[in-house]
Amino acid sequence: MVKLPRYRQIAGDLRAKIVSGELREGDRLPTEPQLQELYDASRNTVRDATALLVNEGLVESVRGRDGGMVVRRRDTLTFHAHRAEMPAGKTGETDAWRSEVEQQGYEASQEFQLTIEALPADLAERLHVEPESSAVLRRCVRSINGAPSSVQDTYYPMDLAEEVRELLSPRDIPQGTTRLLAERGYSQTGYYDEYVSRMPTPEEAGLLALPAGTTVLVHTRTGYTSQRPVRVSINVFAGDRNRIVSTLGDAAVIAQFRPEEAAE
Amino acid sequence: MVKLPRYRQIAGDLRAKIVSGELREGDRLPTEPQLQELYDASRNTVRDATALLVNEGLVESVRGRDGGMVVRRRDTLTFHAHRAEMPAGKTGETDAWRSEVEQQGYEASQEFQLTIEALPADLAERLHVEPESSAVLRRCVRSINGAPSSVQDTYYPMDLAEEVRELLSPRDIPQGTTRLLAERGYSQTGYYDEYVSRMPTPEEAGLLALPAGTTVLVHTRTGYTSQRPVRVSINVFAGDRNRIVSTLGDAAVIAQFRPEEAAE
DNA sequence: CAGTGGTCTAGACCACGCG
DNA sequence: GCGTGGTCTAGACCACTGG
Repeated sequence: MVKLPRYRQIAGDLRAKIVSGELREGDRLPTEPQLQELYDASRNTVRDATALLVNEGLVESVRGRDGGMVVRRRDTLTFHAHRAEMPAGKTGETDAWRSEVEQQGYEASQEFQLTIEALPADLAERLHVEPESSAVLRRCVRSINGAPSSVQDTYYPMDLAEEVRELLSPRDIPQGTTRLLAERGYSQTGYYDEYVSRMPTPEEAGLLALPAGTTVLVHTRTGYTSQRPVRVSINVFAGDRNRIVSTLGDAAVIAQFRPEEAAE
Repeated sequence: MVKLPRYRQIAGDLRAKIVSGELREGDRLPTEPQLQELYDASRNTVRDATALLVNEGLVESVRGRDGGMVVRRRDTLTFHAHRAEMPAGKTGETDAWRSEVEQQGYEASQEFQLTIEALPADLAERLHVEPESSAVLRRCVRSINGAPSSVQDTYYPMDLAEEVRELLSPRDIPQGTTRLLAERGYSQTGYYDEYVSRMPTPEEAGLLALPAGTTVLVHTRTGYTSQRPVRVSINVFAGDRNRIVSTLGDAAVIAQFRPEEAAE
């Protein structure tokens, strides 16, 4: 057996109390002076221990007099990748998101922003256009119960936006962009989905108000008509608060065993 | 503008040099004494700065005389969720994984392990059996170029394993379990996929040899025959080194614009 | 105000791994 | 051996927030 440094022993001890349920979500860890006393260690050593737990996403510090290190909550929202933009979908992707959130008992809100950007190489490749081409970026910061939860960046090639000029409107498009495009002859029939997990950039951490130790789940969807790629959507989710689900194949059996999937 | 603490300024400075390309993958940051000199700060302060970058997954410490803080590499392996176990698939899931890895120019290896477990509540729900029921757990630790890259845990309900007894073999099943089950009348026709991003547990960090600041991408797949769920597979990927892709709808268009998808 | 964690310093000794 | 980062101590002052 290897000898662990003291701060890791302390962290392991506290972690065990969390996973065993002795300390529950929302409970406070002992304060730093208490931990120093308990483990006979200096302040920096106990701080190294709690910092480890913070970076593991298990605890979070709360400021102020009655603050402290608090065991983080782990309620996750489920997001259905296949519901948002299926060709035959009855709702636009915006309403799809909102209705999913509200169905799970939360309050949904979002903020739009429109800019014109030069496409970085990786996105240009997905849209099959030259790097540095112009594109319309429609950004949507989505909040749940007032707290930012995910950011969706959708890029449309410039030539498409010039033909479907509503894409240049700096506001939410009521029927949803997917349906709008379908009405103009750009019905999406194929999707290429990518999933990546990583630590947030400082910009993302700011936008989503992520505490340390929170990951992001990035879902990149390229949408195709029968002719060409027409959009790239990048969804950045706060890791611990979101889950993406998707079904493949025979949906009937799945609905039978997972009734909540049958909705809509 | 808010005043940032010194260690965040230092971290921001170094981060900017990394994302701008001034410091490239594999390059070493200045040593701690150099950083103290450069920024006129104490050792602990510069260590706070580098610790931040480590936890962001940007740099990694390398031990020894010529060690130091090194900018991490970001080559990612692509894993196709839809290739592994489609009903009509020509290869078992094991070979599918191996061939994907080798196709991308890496060397693949894996280790099996078989145990009998009592199902925790969340998995029992997916398999539609009572919590604490017995299940066969087939674990596969997958390595790329000798370094562990992902762990796949697949659970089969006990009654199924008693009927298809090869599932109890503590070795790789040559043709793949999916095809084996199909041969015995348990052809999988539906899948329920879940994606989650989070920090690794200490156990996972050990199994996958994850440095600090590395996330995991968890892909949970429940497989159904036309009658019932027959398996739950939990794939835990080292975040920064893996990407999961999947296609939906009209595959022909996608293949046209993403030729690498046409393979197999 | 009092008590929480956040930032910062100065110094000590240890563990690793290349030469 | 020697330079790297890893662990640990003791002490100081600051920022936030509830009572």
